Amino acid sequence: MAELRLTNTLTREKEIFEPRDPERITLYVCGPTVYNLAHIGNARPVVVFDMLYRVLRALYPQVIYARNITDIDDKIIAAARDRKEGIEAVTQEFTEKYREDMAQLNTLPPDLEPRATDNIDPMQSLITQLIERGHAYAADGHVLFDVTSMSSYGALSGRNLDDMLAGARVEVASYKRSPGDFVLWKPSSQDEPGWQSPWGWGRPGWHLECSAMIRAHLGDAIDIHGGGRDLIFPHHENERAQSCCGYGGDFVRYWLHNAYVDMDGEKMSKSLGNVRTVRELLGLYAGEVLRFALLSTHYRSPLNFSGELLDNAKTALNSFYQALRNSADIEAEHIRPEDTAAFTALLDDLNTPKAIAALHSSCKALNKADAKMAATFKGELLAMGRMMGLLGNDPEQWFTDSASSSGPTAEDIEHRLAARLEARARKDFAAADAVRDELQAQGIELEDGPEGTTWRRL
RNA sequence: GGCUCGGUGGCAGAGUGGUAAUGCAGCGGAUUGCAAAUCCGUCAACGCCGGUUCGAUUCCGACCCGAGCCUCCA
Repeated sequence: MAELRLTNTLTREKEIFEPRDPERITLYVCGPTVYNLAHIGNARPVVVFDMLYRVLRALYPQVIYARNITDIDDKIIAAARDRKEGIEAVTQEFTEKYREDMAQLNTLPPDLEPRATDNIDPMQSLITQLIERGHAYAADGHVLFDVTSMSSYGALSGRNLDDMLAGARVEVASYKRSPGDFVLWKPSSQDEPGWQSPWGWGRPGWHLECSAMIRAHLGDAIDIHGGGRDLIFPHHENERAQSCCGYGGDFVRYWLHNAYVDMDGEKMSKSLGNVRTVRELLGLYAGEVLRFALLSTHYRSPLNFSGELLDNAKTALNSFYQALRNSADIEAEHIRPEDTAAFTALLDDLNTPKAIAALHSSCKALNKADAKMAATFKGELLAMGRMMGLLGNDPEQWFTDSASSSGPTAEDIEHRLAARLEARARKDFAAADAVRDELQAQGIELEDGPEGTTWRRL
């Protein structure tokens, strides 16, 4: 079988992927905290790990992909307070919107989507276990993980406790034994959401849910755990500490992390006011354009998001769909995605730019091919597109649907094209060109081909 | 301060111990009534300085520059 290679954050090396059980692959990706709309940076890991999910499904009979919904968190509590609603109203609204937005990016839904609030019991038993094993302690209404109790704490993020102490720049809460200790359970006031526990009315710490839910839904240990680079520390480091110390074992074999999305060369942040939500961008560009843009850089490199990036993505997709449109009457040969150059590229640590190059190569071959070879190249192009979650739209629709509601209707355009056709037949090119210029001004581009005139929205 | 990652043509972006993918843009041509789309051709790059080597963009070291993380931010 073809070998999949992945860069493991834990070892900092590209390794051959060897599953625990080839019959059952387990993948867990950190999902959203549902208190606002997902921005384009939130979408990157979703698209990247969707790509991985698709590759894994092509290689193995069963892949279980879990992505959590964090529906209890201080930011959620704050948002609910602002809106004078319960947290359920907030989390339900943004969970739904998140699912809708991610579906627009043509990402497959995960097999499991566990919610933190449905898993309070497993979290509490994990805390109990950690306390019993001497890795956690209760203090001042909190339960804290004792980082000094784990010799390999810091292994994932490549730090040690001394470094962290040296770099500490935040005042340490008085109830912590050592500054690196982190919260497993925190007290809630009476008007805050909470649950009864052996340590009083309270709520779980952030890292806890992933450890508990992985155990509850996937098992003691999983193959791959993914997320954004920023999660390496503290989130994944702490998750690893909780699971390794609470349950024993390796917990995760391969840790994968994607780099950030920057906006026009700057970090995306609320204070800079350059946060772009997926929903907002979907009003301007097709979801497939956003997906393509997110895949155009290797996942471990920073991606600079800009209008130019999106325009390039759109241009590239246009050329693919153009080739498909031009070969509409040719029946594509059936080709297995696993047999394509794009798949080979993806096996090498998800080399999506290289896979895209393969797309271009087949597209060009299709454009040049005679009728017989065209079937093969078209099949190739479509197979690779299928593999990558691209090119699934109808080519005709791709060019004639509009992302916005402005612009002339299809009927209107066809009507004017008929008039232009007549003018051309009369060799009245001035009149014909006038129609074309007028449509061009309204964002419609015409193409006169041997079999008539086609049009597309720009 | 500690830790981590990166610097490839005008732009985007792969990759390699030995002629440096691909796309966009540019230029020339074919095609077209003119365009568009497509095709053909073409220009152009490995931050800096040492080291290892027959040979370094690729490995090692220093330097310069940029990015990220350092307790709840994807």
